[in-house]
Amino acid sequence: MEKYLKILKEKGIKVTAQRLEILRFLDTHHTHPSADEIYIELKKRSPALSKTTVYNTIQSLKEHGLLNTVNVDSHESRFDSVINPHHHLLCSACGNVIDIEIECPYTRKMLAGGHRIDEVHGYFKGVCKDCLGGE
Amino acid sequence: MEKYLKILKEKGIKVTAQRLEILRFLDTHHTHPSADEIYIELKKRSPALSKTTVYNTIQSLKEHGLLNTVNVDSHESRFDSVINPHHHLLCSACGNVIDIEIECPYTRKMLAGGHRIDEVHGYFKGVCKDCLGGE
DNA sequence: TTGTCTGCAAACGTTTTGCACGACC
DNA sequence: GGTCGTGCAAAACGTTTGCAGACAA
Repeated sequence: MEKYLKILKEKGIKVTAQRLEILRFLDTHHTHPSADEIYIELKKRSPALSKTTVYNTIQSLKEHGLLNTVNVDSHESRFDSVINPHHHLLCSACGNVIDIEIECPYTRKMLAGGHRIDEVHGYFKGVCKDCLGGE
Repeated sequence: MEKYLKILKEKGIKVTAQRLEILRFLDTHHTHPSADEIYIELKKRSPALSKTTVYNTIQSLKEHGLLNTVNVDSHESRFDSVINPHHHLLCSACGNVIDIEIECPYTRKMLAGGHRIDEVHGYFKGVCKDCLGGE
């Protein structure tokens, strides 16, 4: 937990028990959870937790670059504490979102097109390796 | 309008005035409008139009391959009648979504990773050419 | 005529907001 | 003591659903 305390302090985010818990959950669960999933899970340990706090904390972490929103699902947002650029696969069989670590060669081309690119997002829809294997 | 009537008939979609209007709007406005934007715009000409019909029509067109959903915005869906694979740039200055016509070399690499890819979506966040030019 | 589409109203799920209480500096 | 975070409740927003009447084929 010392690790997350340090992260918050370095970013100048006021430390609270809820923020530590949410940050820890995101760092140890790279399953791209929704706000509700975070809430449900942490509520088990901290029954007083409110969904408002989950949303507030998500926004705070996002503003400080500790969190990204993953737009693979049009009906709820999912969150990802892995902030290095990578892509995602939404599996139509199990519904999970899997990280895809591949190079993205687009940035340079885009600059040539006259636009300025700040973020590159990619996502795929298909069936993940595990589901294809019949597990 | 003859053109859109033909498209609907070819797809076996029952022809109604509302569907013709929505299809025409999407075909002549490649601005990736939200359901609400479509509704607001067409309501000017057809005051009886309901939002339900906009959603119903969007779903019908999507099922028949005449429409894609663009997930660049986590809070509302946007729609695109250009169905050939391409990417999008969400401009943080003007808020517009611009089509980006570039090759996508990912599918083959992904298959090598063991997953099956059905759809490839990509989008960028940045500032479009027009906004960079100071217009 | 028959089945489907439309449009209204209500429901739904996610996210945001208003506000009082409480924690921490 | 003052600022900021929390948590409850209610609202807001996009989207979906139920249903009765209207329309296309």
